[in-house]
Amino acid sequence: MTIRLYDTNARQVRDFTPLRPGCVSIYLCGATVQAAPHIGHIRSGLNFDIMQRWFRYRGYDVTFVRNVTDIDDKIIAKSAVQGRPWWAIGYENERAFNAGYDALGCQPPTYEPRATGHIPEMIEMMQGLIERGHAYVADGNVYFDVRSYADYLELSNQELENLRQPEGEGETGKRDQRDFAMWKAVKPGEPSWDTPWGRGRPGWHLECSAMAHKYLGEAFDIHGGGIDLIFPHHENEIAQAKAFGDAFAQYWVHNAWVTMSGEKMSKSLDNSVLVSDMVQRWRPIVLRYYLGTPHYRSMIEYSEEALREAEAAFARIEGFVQRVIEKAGPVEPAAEVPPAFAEAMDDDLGVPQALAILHTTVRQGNSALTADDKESAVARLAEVRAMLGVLGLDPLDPHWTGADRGDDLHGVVDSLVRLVLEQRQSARSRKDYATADAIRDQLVQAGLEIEDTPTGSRWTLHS
RNA sequence: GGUGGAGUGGCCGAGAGGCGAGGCAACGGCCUGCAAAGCCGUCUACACGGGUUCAAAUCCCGUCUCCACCUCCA
Repeated sequence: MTIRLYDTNARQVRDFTPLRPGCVSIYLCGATVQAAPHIGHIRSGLNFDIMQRWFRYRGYDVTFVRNVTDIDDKIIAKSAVQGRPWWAIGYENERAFNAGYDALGCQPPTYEPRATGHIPEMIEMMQGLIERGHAYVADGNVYFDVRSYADYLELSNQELENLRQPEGEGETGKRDQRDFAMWKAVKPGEPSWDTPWGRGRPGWHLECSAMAHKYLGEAFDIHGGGIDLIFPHHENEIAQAKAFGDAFAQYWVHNAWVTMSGEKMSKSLDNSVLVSDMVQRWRPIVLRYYLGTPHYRSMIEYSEEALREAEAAFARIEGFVQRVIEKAGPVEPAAEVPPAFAEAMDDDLGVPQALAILHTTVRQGNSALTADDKESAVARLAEVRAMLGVLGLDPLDPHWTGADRGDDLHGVVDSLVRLVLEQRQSARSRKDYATADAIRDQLVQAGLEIEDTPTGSRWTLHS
């Protein structure tokens, strides 16, 4: 009954104990809106969407904050190249991210704060850190003094001495090259804000410490993000927040990425598959199945073949849902998922094992249909819908019915196809199978799948 | 060099000392006018070499290969 999560900091699975009973607070590092999202970005949102849904199912009151970092080096660089304001570029990409999350059925976070909306909070944090001797000002930059914080690099289990000595561009006056910039002094033509130390703009990392503090308090339950954020981003967030006096995150959860020919999909490697392209080529619910069902800590090697499999596997589930409803009418989701499914989800969000339970239930339901055991089929469907709901994959959920087939055209096509199917049926009854098959072939060519059943023919869209 | 992860059947993908995950594909059967869908069945694997154990994909030692992070990253 206890949810267990792999905590990167502990390097093992731990029982989840919330700070406040019945509540869970989650901070997820969302997008740095420098480019349109690829499927790896959305995978992260998707993994935490499933986490959020599972906590809700388990009765938790979820507070889920996912930030938007709307200022960084690359956004500024793009702004210069394109001759458009930094905020126009950021907002354009932010909308693309939200469209992507929404297309894949991610429930919106409780709040989505933007970095540039929290300059006063950042200044306050820097002031506190300077007073406590953990930060210093040099040439208008504000640096965090990594040697002043003894637990630095605990999350990534590294030694300061093993770190390479980076050379940040324009980051002058550092006491130690590994000190990182919380605030960067203004450069000509760049956006800047007033601070007690002169004009400048936020460095990466500070926004998350400041915003987590503002919205979730000094201590919160779970901090999440991609595995590549462990160092430096999360390590630096921890240093800032804890040196400031916050207890900060109790659990660190990191999702793996999507790879392309074995390599990480990344904006800088230019091997990205954009979400906007993918939703044109695959049904969003199939994409969700594909990206959301492997374990969140496993890499997903992108492949069209695997996507086709996901499509086939999901079609199997959908087919079952449809057949039961045709036979028995609407079926509401069960109040509870099967215990084995719940156990799998409790164990570090074991979606793959949970999915095995779901498929087994589908098979049992199909067997019941074959045996004409309506009652059992309905019971299995209720369970299946409950399980799909937790995964955000219930095809009968309004999110999907609205987006996928709820438009007016479906009714029109349905009447037209029914007309044609009637003709085919009459051909079949006079045993004119050549005509019947010709009609079916034409419908298949038009992109429809035709199935004959004892109670009549059914059509579905074939992708 | 430091830190972390991975290698599972034709393919995808879980599991982590004994009780064959699941899906896709293929093949055989049932059903069907033929299909499709569905059901039943078949194929039963853990990179390599040692070791521990009654028992190892799982633990230990070694080796190989791949990936990631080490101040752009989800």
